[in-house]
Amino acid sequence: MPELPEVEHVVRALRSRIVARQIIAAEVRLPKLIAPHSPALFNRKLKGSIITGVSRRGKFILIEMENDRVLAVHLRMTGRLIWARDGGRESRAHLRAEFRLDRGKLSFFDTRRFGTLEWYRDRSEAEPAGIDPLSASLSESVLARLVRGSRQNIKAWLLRQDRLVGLGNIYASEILHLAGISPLREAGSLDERERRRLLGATRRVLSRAIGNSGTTFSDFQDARGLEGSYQHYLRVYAREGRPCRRCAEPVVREVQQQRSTFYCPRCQS
DNA sequence: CTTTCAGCCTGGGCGC
DNA sequence: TGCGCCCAGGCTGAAA
Repeated sequence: MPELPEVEHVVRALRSRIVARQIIAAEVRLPKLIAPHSPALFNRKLKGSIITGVSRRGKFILIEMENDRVLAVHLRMTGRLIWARDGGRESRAHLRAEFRLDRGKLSFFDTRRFGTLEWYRDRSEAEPAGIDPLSASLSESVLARLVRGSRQNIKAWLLRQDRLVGLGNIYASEILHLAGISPLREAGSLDERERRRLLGATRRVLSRAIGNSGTTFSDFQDARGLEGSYQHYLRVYAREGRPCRRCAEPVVREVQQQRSTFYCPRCQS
């Protein structure tokens, strides 16, 4: 479920709670998560480590250790990474891994089991291929180079993690609406003005979403400080048939690459 | 190289 | 109440 803003929110919440904590034990209940290694080996590698930082690379949550090793967590669709001081009211039905710390514990829940855990020997292995859209190094000219020649539709292009990192299905639709660009356009066909609008809209949408702790659909999330409020500001996503918030034209839903795209056929061209 | 698409999983909601 | 379908904030690997 999470995209860049939700992952950022999780990272900030964890940072204040688990930095400087020591891992007492790591219990992996879903061996597939760390295959081909065994849960026992994984525990031996991790136990005793002091956590020195928590950061985000695209949609990956990086938990950094004092010896430069990194535990990378990807939540995919339904993953949740939650710190709790004590036992926890959370059902353990979908608990996939648990890290007992010297204070509290870190639990990884994942209903659909798409989430991943990776163990890197150092930070450089955790660098993604794509550019973070919030980084200063992404300029209009860099974006121009990235989209050049691409015949992919811009909606699908925004979801690729090897160009930009962090965008997902909700924010791709929201960004294109704010930029006034049709999701059906070929990425390589955008002119300079459109690329500027796209870049500006990307930053504005992501920043606002982060400022609102991300987007939460009520039936998806648990409480515990992980609820965002950006769902109140969505302009097209999941609003098929309802009026565009800018021009009142009904919002259209269209399937691209097997995923729903929402857009206003009047405002976006 | 680029792009598409089935597959990975589970559960909620809807129509019949 | 039950059944079958559709849908879901992600990504990969094989195929075209």
